[in-house]
Formats: sequence, C-alpha cells, structure tokens
Amino acid sequence: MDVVDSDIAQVLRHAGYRVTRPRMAILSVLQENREYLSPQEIHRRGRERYQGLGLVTVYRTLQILDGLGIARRVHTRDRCHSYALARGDRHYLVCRRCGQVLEFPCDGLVPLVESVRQETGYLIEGHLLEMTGLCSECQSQGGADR
Amino acid sequence: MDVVDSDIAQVLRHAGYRVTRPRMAILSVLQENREYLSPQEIHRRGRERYQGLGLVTVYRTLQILDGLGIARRVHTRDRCHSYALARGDRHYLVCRRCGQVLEFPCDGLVPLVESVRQETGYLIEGHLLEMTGLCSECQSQGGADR
DNA sequence: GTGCTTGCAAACCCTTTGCAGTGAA
DNA sequence: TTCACTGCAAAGGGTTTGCAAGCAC
Repeated sequence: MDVVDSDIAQVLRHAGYRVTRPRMAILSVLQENREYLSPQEIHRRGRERYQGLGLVTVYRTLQILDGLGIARRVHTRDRCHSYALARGDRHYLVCRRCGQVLEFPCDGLVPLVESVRQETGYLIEGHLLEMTGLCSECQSQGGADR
Repeated sequence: MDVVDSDIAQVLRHAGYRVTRPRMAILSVLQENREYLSPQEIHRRGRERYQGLGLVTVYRTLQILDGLGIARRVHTRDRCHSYALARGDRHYLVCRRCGQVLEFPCDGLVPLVESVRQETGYLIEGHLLEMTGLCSECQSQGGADR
C-alpha cells in the first residue's frame, strides 16, 4: 500500500469507516487512472486487483468517497455518472478523447463570482468549472472520442 | 404561438425537423419555466398543453433540442438529466431551492481559459461553468432544497 | 401521398435495496 | 466478539427501442 493509499485510509478511518480490501481496490483503480471512469469500468478494473469485488460495493464506496471529497463525479455531455479521484480543488479539465481528468488552481474565478453576485443578487455557495478539449497527446494523434 | 416559439420553429424547420404539436408543447413548457426540469416533469407539464403527449416523445425531443443548442442539460449534484432552455451562452446559475436557472455573460473567463491552455497544453474546446446558491428571493425565505 | 413523428408496450440497463454471511477493529 | 461491510439476487426506475398508426409538409 503506497503513501497516498495510507493517507486516504486515514481519512476513511477518521470518518468512522473501515478500511477494507474492496475499498482499497477501488481506490487503487482511481489512483492509477487519471481519467474519469464509470462505476462499471471501476468494477471491471477493480476485479483485476480483487477478484471478489461486487458492483454494488463499487456504488456504495463511490458514494462514501464522494461524500468525503476523496473522489468526485465528473459530468460530461453523455456521461453523468463517472468518477475520478479529487485532486485538490473544484475545477477540472477533461480530455474528450482519452478521458484524462486534470485539476487546476483557479484563483481567477474569485472576481467573477463576486461580479455575478453583485449583478444577480444570488448568494453563491459553490461552483463547477469544467473545461473540455484535447490533451496535448491526443491533439497529435487524432481519432474518435471515447 | 408567440414570437420566440416561431423563432425556434424556424430553427427546427431549417434543420430538417418537422414542427409538431408535441414539440411545441415541450418548447412552451421550457419557455415558461425559468428553471431546470426533469423529462418527467416536462412530460407532466406538457400534458397540460397537449393531452396526448408521450414521455418517449419528450426524451426524443429533448435530444433534438440539445443537439440544436436550443435546450441544454443542467448538471446538479443529484440530478444529471434535467433540462432548461438555452438562453444565450454556456454559463449558468442554479438556485438550489427553487431550481431557477439564470444564464450570465462571462467574458471574465477568457483570460482564465488562456492561462489554463498555456499551463496544460490542452486544446480547450468548451467549458461548463455552473454556479449554485440561493437566488435573492429564496435567501429571504429559508426552507429546504428541492 | 410520403415518410418523419408519435405513443404504446416492452426491452434494457443502471442503480438501489434486502438479507445473511464475512471480516476489520 | 461485535457490527460495519460485502456480495448476491431481486426490485426499482429511468431511458431507449420496435412498430404500426398519425400527421406535417
């Protein structure tokens, strides 16, 4: 179990959850794939690490991980229920071809939030900024979307 | 049929689609509700305008409208398949209590897109910026989410 | 009149729930 | 040892598909 696994295991334990083989298998899949994956895909890959992994456990674990902010849902035009490991903040970049998910710091949004608040009167509690496109590798390769 | 209906009817016709009663009923629902609605909800409200409207037609029509950029999917934490009429650009504000969807101009994002492009090498093709919070009315009323 | 659209019913598939056995602490 | 967790099977619910009838053009 590598360093990051241990960190996440700590978070789970502190939140009162048990650290189990199925959960570690799912985390390991998310960690080794910097792309968004559907629950089915996570299940398939998770079985390569832990044969007995059930799809139901994947769903339940993803809910827990999402609740703890460890993983998060990625929304794309067609897929609304895929997940990727959260890597720090709430802004990400999705490659439409290979599915890689990259998070980026986003201080530039603060003044924008403020101006929207002033114009609309909304109390803004959260936001989702997702950019889609092609990562540099996929730009040079061409081909169809996932 | 009011002015905006006619405009949209034109767009449909130009794209090779027929302008039918079910489609107009669905459009009218979207136009009269500045909030995101699930296909089921659109179906229910659409029946008030056209009794015979079928749920399947709602799904098929929403796909067409989404494809033409007339309506668009609204992604929220729990609901990924709700729709609202597109009102000009790709940035919106969702009230978590009443479900109102407001679009806002967003020039402030241009420099941000550019800096992300430089840092990551991504070819950025599109983005989704969704802010959530409480509209001014709901701020003064309190109460539970939808 | 032609053939795109529609609504119904049924098929599909993803997600959740119930439950008894299992294993982390 | 305890009880949270798991996998299986089944239920549940939303979405899509097949097809004959209907309607826009």
